[in-house]
Amino acid sequence: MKRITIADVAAQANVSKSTVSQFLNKRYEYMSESTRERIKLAIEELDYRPNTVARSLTQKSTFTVGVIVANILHSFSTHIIRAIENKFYETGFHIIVCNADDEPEKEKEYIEMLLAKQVDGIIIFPTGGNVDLYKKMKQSRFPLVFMDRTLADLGIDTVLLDNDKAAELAVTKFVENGYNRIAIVTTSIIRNISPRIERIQGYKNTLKKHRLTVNLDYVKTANADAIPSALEELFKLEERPDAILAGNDIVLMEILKYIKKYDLKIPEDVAVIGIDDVPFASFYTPSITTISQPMIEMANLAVKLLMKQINKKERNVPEIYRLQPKLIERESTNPLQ
Amino acid sequence: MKRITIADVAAQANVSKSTVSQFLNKRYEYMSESTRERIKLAIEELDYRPNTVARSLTQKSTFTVGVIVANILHSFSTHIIRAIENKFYETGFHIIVCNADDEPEKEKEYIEMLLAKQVDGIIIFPTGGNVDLYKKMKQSRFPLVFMDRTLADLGIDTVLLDNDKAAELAVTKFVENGYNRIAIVTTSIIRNISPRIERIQGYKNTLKKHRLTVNLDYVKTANADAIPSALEELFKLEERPDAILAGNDIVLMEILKYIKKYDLKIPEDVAVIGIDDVPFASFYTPSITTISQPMIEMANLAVKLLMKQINKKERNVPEIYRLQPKLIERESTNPLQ
DNA sequence: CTGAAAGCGCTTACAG
DNA sequence: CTGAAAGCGCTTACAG
Repeated sequence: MKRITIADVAAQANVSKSTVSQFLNKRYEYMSESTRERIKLAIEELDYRPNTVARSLTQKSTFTVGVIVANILHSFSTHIIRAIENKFYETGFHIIVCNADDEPEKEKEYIEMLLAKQVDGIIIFPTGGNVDLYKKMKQSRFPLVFMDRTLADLGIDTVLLDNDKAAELAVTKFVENGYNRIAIVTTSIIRNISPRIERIQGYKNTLKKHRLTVNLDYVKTANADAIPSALEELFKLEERPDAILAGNDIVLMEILKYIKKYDLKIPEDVAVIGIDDVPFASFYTPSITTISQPMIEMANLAVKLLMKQINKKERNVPEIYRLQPKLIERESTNPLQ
Repeated sequence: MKRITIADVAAQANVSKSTVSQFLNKRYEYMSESTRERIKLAIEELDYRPNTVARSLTQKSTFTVGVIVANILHSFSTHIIRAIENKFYETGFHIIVCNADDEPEKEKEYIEMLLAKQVDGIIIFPTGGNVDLYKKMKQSRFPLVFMDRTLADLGIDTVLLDNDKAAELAVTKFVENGYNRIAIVTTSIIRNISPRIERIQGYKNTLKKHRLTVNLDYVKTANADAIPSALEELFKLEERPDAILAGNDIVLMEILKYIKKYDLKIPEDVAVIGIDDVPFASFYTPSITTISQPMIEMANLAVKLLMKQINKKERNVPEIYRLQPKLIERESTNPLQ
């Protein structure tokens, strides 16, 4: 089919393209009532829809932003994406979602594709593997917000969970309820993925605060597929842990699988807390104590920061925001005996 | 910052824009070795990235497709989106994800935004509320594929689960294992959302096949937030069901919550099967028998159909594909006594 | 109040 | 092998 353009509308309404354009941009002020009516009619009759691509070319704005998540398999990513999409919908922006799959190479390709597509900004859960690119974007003042993960000294607006606090809440709860051989399991920390590092750090600090010794045998990090064998090691220890903090939802699921497989009892054999409030936590048996992230606020804040960068000409001072986690106590951490 | 354009590259390399364009489009054949080298160098030196928006305007292709899901809260939607994204990544296409939130009005806005953005095609989980729009797109030969849901007689390529079969597998399993007061619970069927209708139909047919009476008290449909009270009704029946088929993941979760709340035992008090193989099914206690959808294949097929429409000039004959579900037997349907 | 012209950054015949 | 010109569908000063 032949596409209808602004020229067709102009012809039909017997005005120039300029005038139609003014109409489209709602600058009715200097337009006679009758022209306005004729244009309106013509648009309806022809079922005309302005071509956003052409508009973007002249206006240098696509009203589209990119969102690159490090790994979409985390329910956290999915929820954040949904919340971001929701928020942008209100402002008429579209989002292009990309999944870097934890591969810096893929992340790089996506960033370049998005830049080529002239998106107005990017929210990114950085893999951490493209520091030069991040720097270049920052330097060229391209609107950019980091989510979930931070990289030292880049000076980029960043929205994070207070990970230290998240670990502290969990460890404190374990201690209060009588557990003292507390382990932490996270996915891999190669490339120094900040939330994992910070959660481990928070875990150690809190143990010390409670005058418990930090036993490095109780700290496990491994790729998702190696979690089962990490757990194996953990449970083969002389003094096996009586409580495990799962660094994220994927780890939690692996722990629950392991526990079911070996027919262990929660919390009698081992207590469990998961960071990320997974949907099944409340009706699992036993229900699982979790640390929840304020995902909606995190998403809204990221959108707000990005929009500020998009709309402002002046340089804004980048900040790092750490939002507060919340402990949701359930049965998996019931007090000992 | 000033953006680098093809003109800058041309100047730097001392050739015309046309030649640079040829280079960009990898038409090296009629280009001297030396020009090629110079252009390559100039592009690197300037860190030039072609502006996709401008290219799209001339080529009338944005290499972007839209995906509108009816409701992103279903894990099925998320998985399909991921698989679709993956597949398109291979071909260099981007996807714009939209969530209609089960609101036809929102779906309509998204369709119009996507068309204005000149996407090359749309994959849509139709709410069913915009038949006229679907028809118009089809009539204008706009590449369009339906997923998950079908609308009678529209003649649009559609990828579905064999829902009848899904219900049959579940009901048959219940019957084989000795259950005979079998209920089905789905989310709302206003607007005749096809998979729900078909699953209920399959349920009824299979009961009849096994010479069991169809008791309409055992068929419940309600919005997500009304599921608890629907379950209430179900369990207050004189003859309360001894098995429940959950129409999707959301319903399954509500059922499990209800069961936990009233301290019922699965499968002793009630057996359960869920359509959609939720991630926690395997390590829930008891593990949950599910009907899984071949999500990757469904996504790949949808992408293939859309790409065929995008690439072909000739009219293709639209077809409806029904892919086969699979029953994954676990503990929640253990044979009676 | 309205229109002609230039321009956004590419691509695509066409000419040489 | 390479370049000048027109065109994609808009918007934006500017003139009248």
